[in-house]
Amino acid sequence: MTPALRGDAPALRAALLEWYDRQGRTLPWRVRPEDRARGVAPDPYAVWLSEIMLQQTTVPHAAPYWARFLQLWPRIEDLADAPREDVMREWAGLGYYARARNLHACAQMVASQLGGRFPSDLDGLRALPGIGEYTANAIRAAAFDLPASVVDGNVERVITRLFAMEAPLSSAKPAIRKEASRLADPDRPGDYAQAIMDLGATVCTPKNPSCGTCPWARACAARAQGDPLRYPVKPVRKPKPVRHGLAFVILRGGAGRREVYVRPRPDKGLLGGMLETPGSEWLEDVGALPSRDAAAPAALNWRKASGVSHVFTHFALELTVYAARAPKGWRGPDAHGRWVPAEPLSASGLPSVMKKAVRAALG
DNA sequence: CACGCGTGGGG
DNA sequence: TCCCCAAGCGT
Repeated sequence: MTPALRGDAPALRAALLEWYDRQGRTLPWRVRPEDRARGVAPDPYAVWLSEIMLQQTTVPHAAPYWARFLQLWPRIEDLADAPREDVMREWAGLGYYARARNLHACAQMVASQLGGRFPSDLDGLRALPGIGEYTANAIRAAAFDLPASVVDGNVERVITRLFAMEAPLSSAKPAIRKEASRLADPDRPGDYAQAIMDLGATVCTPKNPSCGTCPWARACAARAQGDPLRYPVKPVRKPKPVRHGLAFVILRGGAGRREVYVRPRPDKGLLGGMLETPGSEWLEDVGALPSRDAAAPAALNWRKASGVSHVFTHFALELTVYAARAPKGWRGPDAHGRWVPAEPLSASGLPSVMKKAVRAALG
């Protein structure tokens, strides 16, 4: 009975869309079904912006950034014309900074080569920087309401549970794509795509799925087995190495209007294109670290501040922080650097790990 | 194709 | 405290 239901794509579509019409989330970048039915069309620029920000990022974290970007740059031409430095500053704190570099490059391509309009075809979307398989389909569905099959982490979880896919996630992907595309609704592609992601985000959650309220519960193989948490089958994760480094925070100005000396990081790699306080290399071998005075950007009256811990995707970082006041009238250690606000720290445009170092130096 | 790439919140 | 994780992309 359930296997038959699992194969009944029209029934599953209908159940999911009915659930979405009642229980789907209202999000600022989303056009709800009733509005779409009234002819309200999404702004592809706003949809694209939300999709880039939501890559590996939670809705509560991304939402204020989305509103801020649209306020600063209401049209894609505005974003394209903005200095990249401004874009990176506004992205600070969202993480995965390649997204911001690609975002700006994409805006410039769309503005200058495509007349300011996003393509609605998969190949055209995929050709733009920062837009991969998932995002191309998501934009096609949510912004243009054209047939598409979105497969993100939510959909992988929903599908592997619905079919109790035993294969490790990496090798299950072709089967997931196949089933996801078979289920996708040709009549309401935009609503369906957002519905299946909402289902994963609010019902078929990683930890405590609400199977009691799931429109697909009767069809779900994992539910029938009584162990939805078993899926998807994830690979064993490697332990994170710990790296160590020194950070040097140079402050100038009086209380309430203090500034900190920073310099740009190289365009590629970790925190690429973002600002940093001067520092040593980050090494696993503490013994290989340079001494304070060998690593310091200038011979100042350094004071040891409290340490900083920060966790990146693939390693943890322990920073020893040194603070100093800039000599009066001093421009800084070198010509590449600048001074940005340390108070309020939110105005600094620094990535989070650097904000932590500055906060340690201020405290 | 496995890996590099951030961050803050929740259990 | 610690571990897991959240709407992936580029190489």
